[in-house]
Formats: sequence, C-alpha cells, structure tokens
Amino acid sequence: MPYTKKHKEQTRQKILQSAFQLFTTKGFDHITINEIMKNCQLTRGAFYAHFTNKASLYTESLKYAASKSKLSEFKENDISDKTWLKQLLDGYLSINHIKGVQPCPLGFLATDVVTRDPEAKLAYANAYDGMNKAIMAYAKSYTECNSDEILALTAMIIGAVAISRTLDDNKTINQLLSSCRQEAGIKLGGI
Amino acid sequence: MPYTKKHKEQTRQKILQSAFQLFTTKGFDHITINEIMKNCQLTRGAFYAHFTNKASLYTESLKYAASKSKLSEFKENDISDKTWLKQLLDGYLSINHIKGVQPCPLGFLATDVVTRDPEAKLAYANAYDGMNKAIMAYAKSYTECNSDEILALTAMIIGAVAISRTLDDNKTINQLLSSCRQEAGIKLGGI
DNA sequence: TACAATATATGATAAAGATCATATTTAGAA
DNA sequence: TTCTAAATATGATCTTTATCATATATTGTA
Repeated sequence: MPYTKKHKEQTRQKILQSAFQLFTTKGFDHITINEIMKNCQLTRGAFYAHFTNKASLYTESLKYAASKSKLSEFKENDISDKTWLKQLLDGYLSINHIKGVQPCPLGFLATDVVTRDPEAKLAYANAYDGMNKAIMAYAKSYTECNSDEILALTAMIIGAVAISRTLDDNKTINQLLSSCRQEAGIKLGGI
Repeated sequence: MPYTKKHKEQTRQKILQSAFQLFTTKGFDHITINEIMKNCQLTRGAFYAHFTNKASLYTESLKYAASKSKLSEFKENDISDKTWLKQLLDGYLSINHIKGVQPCPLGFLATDVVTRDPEAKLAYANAYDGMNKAIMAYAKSYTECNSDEILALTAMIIGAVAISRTLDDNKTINQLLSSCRQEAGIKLGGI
C-alpha cells in the first residue's frame, strides 16, 4: 500500500489550484494540460489518474475555488463591522486582482464560461449567486438597498474587473476601478 | 479586368459581418475559418484573398462593427430627446441582445479579447471609449453625473450583458437586466 | 465570343495538443 | 531490505484546423 490517500488528495488539490490560476488568467483554450501540470511540478501523464479530462478539470477547479472563496467565509461570519466591505472593494477592485493575484472567476471567465459545458456554467452560476447573497446580507445590515439594486451593483463590480483586464493602460484601469469603488461604497452605506 | 472592385469590397464586408457575428457569440477559438466562410456562402480558400490570417480578421471585424455601431451614430446626432436612452437600455439590456441579435463586442468579448493580440485589444478599447463618450455626452444634457459615475455605469451595463450570457435561466437573466435598466435609467435622469 | 486578370474552390501540409498505452518510480508493509 | 500497488512519467496516436499551393470559375472588355 504505497502512498497515503492523503498524498493523492494533496496532489489533486495542487492540480486544482494550478488549473484554477491558469484557467482564470488565460482561459480554457489557451492553457494546456502540460502547462497546468508543469505549474505544479508534475507531468502530463499523472493528470489522468486524477481527472477524466480537461473539461472536468475546469469545472472542478471552479468548484474548488468557490469552496475556498473568502466570499462564502464572509457569509458565515456574523458581519459585525464595515471592514468586510472595505476588504471587498479594496481587494476586488484593485490592480493586484486585475493582474492575476487571487483571481475571481466571475470577472475573469465571464466570456470564457459561455462556451463551456453545462456543469461548468452551473459552477459559475453558483459562484455568482454566492456573491450576490453575500453582498445582499451585508446590505441588509447597513443599507436600505433592495435586491435589485444589489444585482446591479454586482454587475458593476464584475464588469469593472472584466473590462479592466482588457485594457493596457494602467491609468485608465485605475480610474475605472476607483470610480467603481466610489460608487459601490456609497451604495453600500459608506466605507 | 474581371470583377469590379465593388464586388470584392462587398465580399470583404460579407466576411467581416459573418466573422463578427460568429466571433462575438462563440469567441475566437470556437469558430473556424471554414465556418465563417460557409456562413456567408463562401469557402475556406477565398478567405486568404481578403485577409492575411484569422487574428487579423478578428481585429478587422471589431473595427468594422465599431464603425457601424449605433453608438457612434448617436454621438453624431444632436441628442435632442430621451429616446436615445430608452433605445440604449431597451436594446442593450434586452434578452434579444443577450441571445445574439446584433451583439455588442464589449460584453460578449470581455474575456475573449484579453488573450488576443495588441491590435485586437486596441480595437476593443476604442469601442469601449466610444461607448463611454456617447453616454457622457448624453449625461451632460440630462444629468449632473460626473465622468466617474458614467464609468461605473458603463461597467454595470457591460457587466450585465457578460454575466447574462453565462446564465441559463431566462428568469434570472431578465431579473438582472431589468435591475440594471432600472438603475441606469435613474442614474441618467429618467427614461 | 474569347481573353485576361482576379475571385473562389479544392487538396495538401504541418503543427498543436488531448488522450491513450506503456514504462518507471515511489513509499509503506512484511 | 524486498515486494507491491498506486502514483507518476514517457512515448505514441489521432483529430482538428490554420495556412499554403494549386486548380477552377467568373465577368467585364476588346
């Protein structure tokens, strides 16, 4: 009985993490299984001991990321102060986020996921739902916003990330991000 | 001297139109040159008499669409009434738009364009700039909005389109679109 | 109507990359 | 230390598709 189950599970998670980072920043079609495996010090062949194919890895990596997301953590905590909002805005709408540090799939894969299989789209939709729920929960404590206003707010935040990533000029990006931080802050009762 | 220049130009435009429709709805990597040509009753081989390669077709089709966009028309007209806003919101934030009728690349290609070459990104950035300018021009007449607020508004609108396309449930889509129409309408001085 | 130049179509090539089949390595247990 | 089953690596295959090379079709003009 070589290798402990723990070891395999750890390897699996390394692959998921690697895949998530690369898929979100480059998109499904621009990343090879080779690259994903190399990125976590493994090789192509090992892949198929863990996943059936590339498409399922994509879906699994989305689920994996959602399960580790800070957004869901926030939801569980009793939100007791406004630091959550500040963290959200400063983290999500930041140049660091745009450049790929802890990317959120909602903004990064908004177009990419459209052409994926139903499972992948479902994973994306669940993450989207989670984000809305988390912000709605916050808004309930601190604002008079109804859920429609939160839907629009979420679209703005995700849109800002998606658009920022298409732009080359950092000044333009910062202006966009700053505008959206400002608007979101106001809408959510101040930071 | 067979074929008039006009004929070649018309063929070129047919290809551009076909490419734009297919690229925007499916993304660069999920459309083959074959499909683009078949979609306008031509075949693969004819393609290279008009364009050097697939990447340049993508860029050209973005420019082509931008040049025909209603957004730029709006900018040129003296905006004399509020029908422009109504048309924008009802057209852009509509299920018809989401489903691919006259797709706008800003929402449809937000992620896709990130991995394209600099020329394609520039074409996208120009279209984005055009949209902002058009809405800013409108806002100047009808609201007290500053340009930062318009940047956030545009992000919301584009984000709403991008997210809607990822979702399968029409009810959810309509709710999102309706929320954003509502918010945008208020922000821009009522419809 | 026949020609010429260009547009279009067809067949060939070649590269990339997902997946499969097989070989090798690893580490825990006897 | 040796053995074994699972994990990992390597090599081979096969499909897809962009692009190239060549052949055919078209149409305005003489």
